[in-house]
Amino acid sequence: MTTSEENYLKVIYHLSNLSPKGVNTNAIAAMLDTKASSVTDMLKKLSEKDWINYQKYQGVSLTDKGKLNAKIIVRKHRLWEVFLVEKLGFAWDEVHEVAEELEHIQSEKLINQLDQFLNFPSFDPHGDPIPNAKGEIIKIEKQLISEIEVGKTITCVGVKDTSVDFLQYLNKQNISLGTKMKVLDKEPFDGTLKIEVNSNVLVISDKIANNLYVK
Amino acid sequence: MTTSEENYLKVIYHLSNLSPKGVNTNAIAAMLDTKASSVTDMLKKLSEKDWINYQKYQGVSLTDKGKLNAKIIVRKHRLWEVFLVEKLGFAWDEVHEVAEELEHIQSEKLINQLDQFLNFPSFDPHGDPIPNAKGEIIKIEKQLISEIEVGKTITCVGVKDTSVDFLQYLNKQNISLGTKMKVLDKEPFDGTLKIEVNSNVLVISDKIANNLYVK
DNA sequence: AAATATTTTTAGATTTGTCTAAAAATTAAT
DNA sequence: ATTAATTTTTAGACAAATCTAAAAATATTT
Repeated sequence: MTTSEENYLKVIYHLSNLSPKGVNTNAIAAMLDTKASSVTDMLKKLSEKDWINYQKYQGVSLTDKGKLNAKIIVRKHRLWEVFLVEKLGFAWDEVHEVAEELEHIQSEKLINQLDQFLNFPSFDPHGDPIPNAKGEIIKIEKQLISEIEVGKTITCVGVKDTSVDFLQYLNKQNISLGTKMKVLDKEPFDGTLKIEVNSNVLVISDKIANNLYVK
Repeated sequence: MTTSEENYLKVIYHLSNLSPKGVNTNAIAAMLDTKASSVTDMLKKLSEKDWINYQKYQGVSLTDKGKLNAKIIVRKHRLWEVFLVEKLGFAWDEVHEVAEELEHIQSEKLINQLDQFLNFPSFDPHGDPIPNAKGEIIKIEKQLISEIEVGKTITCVGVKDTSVDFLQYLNKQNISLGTKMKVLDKEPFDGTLKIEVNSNVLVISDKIANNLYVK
């Protein structure tokens, strides 16, 4: 499996969770920062290898084989992220790029030994669950903080957007996995939230509120 | 720098130590398991980037810039080998392939944090010295066991050949870094050695004797 | 249901790294 | 010092992954 093929599988996997009825060519192109025509070329190749179900103009979904491959790549990505943070002292906003490279290293032994070395972690530094060696992955009950009703106290369990900008914003506000928060007020007009964090009151936009997972 | 370019630089670096007057196209091709014509193509590219001194038909040598790049790759390779053995429980004959992939990961922070995490090791699991972040590398006094005179007691400090076959042969004979040995007898006709290892007498061929470094 | 807009695919070109086969240069042998 | 052998380079082709531009299919509007 080439690096390029792996990147396509991973993106299709992530997009499938959002649009289960079939992933669009353009959506894949946007995620991979490439052109729709390039995506079409690759979809044909992935289809021939039986990793995706593909019919012209109809969008794609992963086959069982493709889904397993994708999960193994996600597993590798997330385990490396744990390694970078826990063992090498990286911050959670520094790991993504490097993990994008490390996830393509081909060695089953490497990844299973790494898993053991890290003590079989269940979540990566962004709160995302790590598939096990068989590709099994915990489905966590979590909600966007934008969906929480006023007055509830909740805990940060993850982020939807993992961009450097967003993660650094959270750092600045002292919000990380496990941080306790209380929803004080919600503005119906634009979705702005007023929340209590670390004994301070913080106002967050709907964009922030739609990318922060809580429980 | 592409993976392919990195592999060429590394091979030229290793070959330069053996033939300091200039590395041959065919030698590079043999090491990389490719064709001489492909090597010529790449040499032109490396030369344009000022990483090698290249004149048609005259063999190549590394420029200072090229040598530094090569040493950084060697540094990465050897640090990863230490990681695999010390932290993930790999055997010394299992690490080479995986390190060949890991050495191409591009992140200065990653490699320097890894260095620190491993406690700034000086040698890799095969006894080869690890360049520091500036590319400085310890020159170790070592000899092939074939050059040792009869009666001397010596210690294994490294291997020349790092192939799985050779390393597994050494495993079988219980020879590893630090193993003490005594040269009991040398056969002038074919260079066969009789040595004492772990209180046993062992006969080794000249091929073995020419790939085992001692001090 | 036409007309328009959007999405997706095709056709053909480009880049990187490789290859084969033939030509040129260098080295070795007589 | 020729001839022969070896090494190296050139010329032209190929596969993978990408691109642009145009065509085809689908979706949306009016």
